[in-house]
Amino acid sequence: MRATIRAEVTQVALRLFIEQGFDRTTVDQIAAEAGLSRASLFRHFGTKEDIVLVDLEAIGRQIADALAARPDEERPWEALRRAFDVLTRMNEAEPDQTLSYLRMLQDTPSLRARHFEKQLRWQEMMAPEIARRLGASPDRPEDPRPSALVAAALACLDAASTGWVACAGAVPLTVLLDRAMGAFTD
Amino acid sequence: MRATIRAEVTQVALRLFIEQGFDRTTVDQIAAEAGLSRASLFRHFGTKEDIVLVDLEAIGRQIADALAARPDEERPWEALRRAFDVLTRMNEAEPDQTLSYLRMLQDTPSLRARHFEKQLRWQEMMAPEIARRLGASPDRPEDPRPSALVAAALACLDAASTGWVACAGAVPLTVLLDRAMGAFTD
DNA sequence: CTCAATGCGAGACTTAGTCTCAAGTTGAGC
DNA sequence: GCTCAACTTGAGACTAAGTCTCGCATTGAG
Repeated sequence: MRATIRAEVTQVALRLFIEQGFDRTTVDQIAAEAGLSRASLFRHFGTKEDIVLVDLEAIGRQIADALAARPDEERPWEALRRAFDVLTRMNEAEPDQTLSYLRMLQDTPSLRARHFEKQLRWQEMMAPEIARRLGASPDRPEDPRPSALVAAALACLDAASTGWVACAGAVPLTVLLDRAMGAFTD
Repeated sequence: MRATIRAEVTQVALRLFIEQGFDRTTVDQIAAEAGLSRASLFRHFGTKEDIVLVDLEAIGRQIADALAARPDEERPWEALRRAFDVLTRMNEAEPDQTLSYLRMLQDTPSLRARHFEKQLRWQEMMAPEIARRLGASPDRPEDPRPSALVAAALACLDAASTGWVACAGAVPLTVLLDRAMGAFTD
C-alpha cells in the first residue's frame, strides 16, 4: 500500500533526523533502514525534506475546510484564528512528539524553507475563501488583501509556534496564538 | 576589491538567470562568464541563490534603521509601514529592473525559499525594536507579539509585491502596500 | 629582499536529485 | 491456470551544488 510504505519511511526518517540531525542523515541511510531503494524512495517523496513534510499537504486541506465551515458573519481574522484550531488540537493531542518535530523544523534551514513553501500552498488554499468574505472580485489579482490577511495569520501561527517551542510547551499554543493574533486588534 | 568582484558576478548571474532561467544556469557557467573559478565564486557567495540575494542583507539593515528612526509615539504597525518606504522608493527608482527581478524571484522555488530565509533575518533585526515599543520585556521569549507583528508586516509586503508583479507594476507598490496593511485596521 | 598572510585555481569528493533500462509483480480477461 | 498489459521496483549512470585540500601566486610589512 502506498500510504503504508510512506508512513513507515517517514517514521524511520523522523527517528534518524532527531537522533543525528537532518543534515547528518543521508537519503541512502533512510532507504537502507526502511528497506527500499534510493530510487523508490525518491518516487514516493520528491525531496529529502518531503519525507517529513508530505503530511502538511493534507493538514492544509483540513485547515482550509475548517475555514470554509466558519459562519459567514464571522470576521475574516476571527475565522482564520478558529481554522487554526485544527492545528492546536493536534498539538494538544501529542505534545512531546509535536515539540521535537517543531524543534527539528526550526533549527534545520532547509526544512524551514520547504515548510514555508508548504505554507504558501496553504495560503493559496485559504485566500479564495477570505477573498469571498471580503467581497473582493476574484478576477482582480491586484487586490493584495486576501493574501495579506492569510499570510499574516500564518505568520502569527509561526510566531506562536516559535514561542511555544521556546518555552518548551509551558504556555499552551492556543494562548500564544491568541496573543499573537490579538496584537492587531488592540 | 571584494565588493567590486561580487557586484560584477551578480550582474552576470542576473543576466543569465533572466535569459535562460535560474535552474537552467549552472554555477560553472556563471563562473566562466564572470572570469573566475567555481571555487572562488563559492568563497564569495555561500550558495548559488546568494549570488542574487546577498544584497538583501544590507537592505534589511536599512529597513531596521528606518524603523528605529520612526518617532516613539507612532504605533508599531504604522512605524513598520513607514520603514518599508526604503523599499518602495527603490522600486520607484528602477521599476523595470525591479519587476524582472521580482518575477524571477517569484517563479523560482529555490530563490523564493532563500528569500524567505533572508526575511527571517530581517524579522530578527526588526523584532527587538517592536518589542521595545510594545514595552515587552526582552527576556520573555514566549511573547509572540513582536515577531508576529513584524512577520505579518513582511507578509503584507510580500502580498503587495506579488500583486505589483501580477499587474506588471500598473498600480504603485505603495498603494498596494497601504491596502494590504490597511486590511487589519478596517 | 624576505617572510608571512591572504587569495586563487585545480581537482577530488560527497550528496541530492534525475533518468533509463531491465526485471519483477499484479490483475483482468480468457 | 495462462497470458498479456500496466505498473512498480532496483541498479546504476549521470548532473550539479557544495565542501575540502593542496599548491601556487600576489602582496604588504619590516
